[in-house]
Amino acid sequence: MLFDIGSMKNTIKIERARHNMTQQDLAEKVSVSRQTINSIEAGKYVPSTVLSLKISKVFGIGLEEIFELEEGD
Amino acid sequence: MLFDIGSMKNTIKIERARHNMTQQDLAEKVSVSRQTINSIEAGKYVPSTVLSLKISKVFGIGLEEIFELEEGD
DNA sequence: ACCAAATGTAAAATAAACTTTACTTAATGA
DNA sequence: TCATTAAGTAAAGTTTATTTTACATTTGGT
Repeated sequence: MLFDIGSMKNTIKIERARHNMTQQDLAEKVSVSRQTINSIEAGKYVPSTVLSLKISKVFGIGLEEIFELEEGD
Repeated sequence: MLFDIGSMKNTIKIERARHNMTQQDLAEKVSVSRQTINSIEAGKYVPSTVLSLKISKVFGIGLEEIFELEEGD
């Protein structure tokens, strides 16, 4: 079942748009690779809590405004 | 450098006390092993965002009230 | 002191996050 | 149309999270 971990969704792409930020930009600010950001946006895997905290810090909003559990869990 | 990831701290132990909940109890509610809870409390590793979200849901408070980045990041 | 429950810890195994390299496709502007 | 930048994707490799089993230590009650 490649490409559907389910269990969580996020609005990183939207926040990037809102902040006019490229995947690369964000990746650099939180010290991960661009592919890591891409894969998280694509829902390929769940980021660590540290990474999520860093990302929401960059966007200046609460973590739960970006990352949300999906129904079921 | 076993046993110091730095980068994040949490107050799970305190919240458990507040809710009169054992590591086992919490583990069951979020569907992980007791050792996973123990290790996270001990700062041995960083939980996934899904797990952190589940834990804060159990305690009924915001994720950032439990998990906090440490200085440096 | 004894018993039971809760916690701490540790090693080995597995799964999942994350990196690196690299190639492709889409979008934009000169 | 050409060049550039951003985005999508994928495979292989490394690191870190999580499980399982198992045992030691602490704590609380009787």
